[in-house]
Amino acid sequence: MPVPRYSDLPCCNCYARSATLCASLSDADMHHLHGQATERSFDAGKFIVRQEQAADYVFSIRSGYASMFRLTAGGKRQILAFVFPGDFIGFTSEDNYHYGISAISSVEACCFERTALEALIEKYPTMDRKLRFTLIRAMDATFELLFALGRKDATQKVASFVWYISYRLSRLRQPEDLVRLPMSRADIADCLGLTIETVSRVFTTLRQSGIIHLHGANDVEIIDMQQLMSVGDIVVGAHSIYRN
Amino acid sequence: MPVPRYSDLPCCNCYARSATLCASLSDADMHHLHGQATERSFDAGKFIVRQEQAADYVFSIRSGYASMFRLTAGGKRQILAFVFPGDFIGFTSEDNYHYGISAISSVEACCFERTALEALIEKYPTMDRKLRFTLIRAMDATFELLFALGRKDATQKVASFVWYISYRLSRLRQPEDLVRLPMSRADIADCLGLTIETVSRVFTTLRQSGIIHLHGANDVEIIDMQQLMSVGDIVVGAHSIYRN
DNA sequence: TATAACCATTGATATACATCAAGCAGTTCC
DNA sequence: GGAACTGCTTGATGTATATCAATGGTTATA
Repeated sequence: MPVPRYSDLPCCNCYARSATLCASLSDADMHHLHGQATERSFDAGKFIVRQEQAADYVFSIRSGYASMFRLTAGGKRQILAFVFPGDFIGFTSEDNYHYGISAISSVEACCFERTALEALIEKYPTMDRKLRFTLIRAMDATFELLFALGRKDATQKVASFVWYISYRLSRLRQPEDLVRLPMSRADIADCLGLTIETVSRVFTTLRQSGIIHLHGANDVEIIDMQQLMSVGDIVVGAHSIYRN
Repeated sequence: MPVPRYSDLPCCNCYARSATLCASLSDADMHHLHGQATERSFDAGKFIVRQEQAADYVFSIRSGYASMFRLTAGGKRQILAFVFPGDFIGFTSEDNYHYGISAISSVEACCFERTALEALIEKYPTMDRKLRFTLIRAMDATFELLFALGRKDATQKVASFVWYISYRLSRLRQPEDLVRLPMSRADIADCLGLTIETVSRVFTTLRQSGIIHLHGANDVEIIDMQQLMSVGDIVVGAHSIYRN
């Protein structure tokens, strides 16, 4: 039986191939990789992993959006990261996930058993580097959020959030000034350490200052990008070798 | 000329060897690695890297403590991480560091040119995995801080901070109930998104509730570890394959 | 079409923490 | 030994944002 081309393997013919994990693998290697992965779909609102479950899987997101979050005993939620197509999620140094991941929209993902993936990486060391670079980028994004949580006020938080989502979406498709936020006000609030009410109020003032225009609550048109970045205290940098 | 044993190479005979980077390298490989690294010392308060300088170096900390931080235009500071002996720092996906690193105590470090280190890793793929695991652990710690900043009140922040430092120090030497905090109140405040005054007040209330005892401002004796963890809303997990 | 359910918005009030200000204990320097 | 400096603590007041509460708009359901 002939080895199929990677483009024939639905599970691996995903954004992750070009973007991160498998960029340098041959078709034969891709076939091997395919054997290790399971395709899974999740409806909006469903859990991809639950907080405190055994950390046995790693996921590559093929399509859709998700959130990684941590719940307190008191029921409060902190979103640690929003997950975009092409992202790799589920790596942790603990035995159990100390966060949950749930689908915001419907999500398609490649699911790898962690131990199988590690064995696979041992065979194909280039994947190790790709994954490391992916983690370094995720770390930079996490530092960015950390900075926002610690030292930005509500207005700066929301402005930089809108910029960030616009930036992430622009890397997936043609950049547009119209940004469709995949997440609710509650998600934004739980990411920025605010309440829905405060987030809503800031959206209103940003609209009133002519920086953005709202066509419906989740459709944000960025009118004045310069001012949005200035209000959000954004620092942009060029790309280095660790980026793709 | 005979290849020296790794223990003869001052630059590589550091905590990092056993802990992270070089655990599986032969003596000959260690010799090669040694040629790539420079030993550098930093006095307390000195910069190891400056925010916005070119991200050309990566450091392995041999001894001492440091902080990674981000400054705002307005002069406010957010500490992103405290750096302990054995930690690897300086990886970023940007061309320039978007954070500074400065020594809290006097620090000894191995300094690698980034491009040289990447070339080296290409030769010794096992290092890639070690670095990746190190990054995964750093990511877990960063998520922990993110959670604290977003959803903990001042008391919970300080309590979990004291626990975290005690935990990190206990992994370096024999665990003790007496914790010598290497950092000032200002450092703690800038890490937790609080002010010095608030941090100080929380220390006082923790002392008054009999959870800790203060022998001098930086010498904390943990009297009731259970209650400290409970007040700080700490979740502890076991170690997985990504840990050392 | 009516009704409910959900989410976003807006307003009034409360509060945790920041800010401003003073005092105190070590340490350094003459 | 005293002055000046630095870092920590404690107190009084202010403010950004949370909380509580009501309304409006959109989508789903009968």
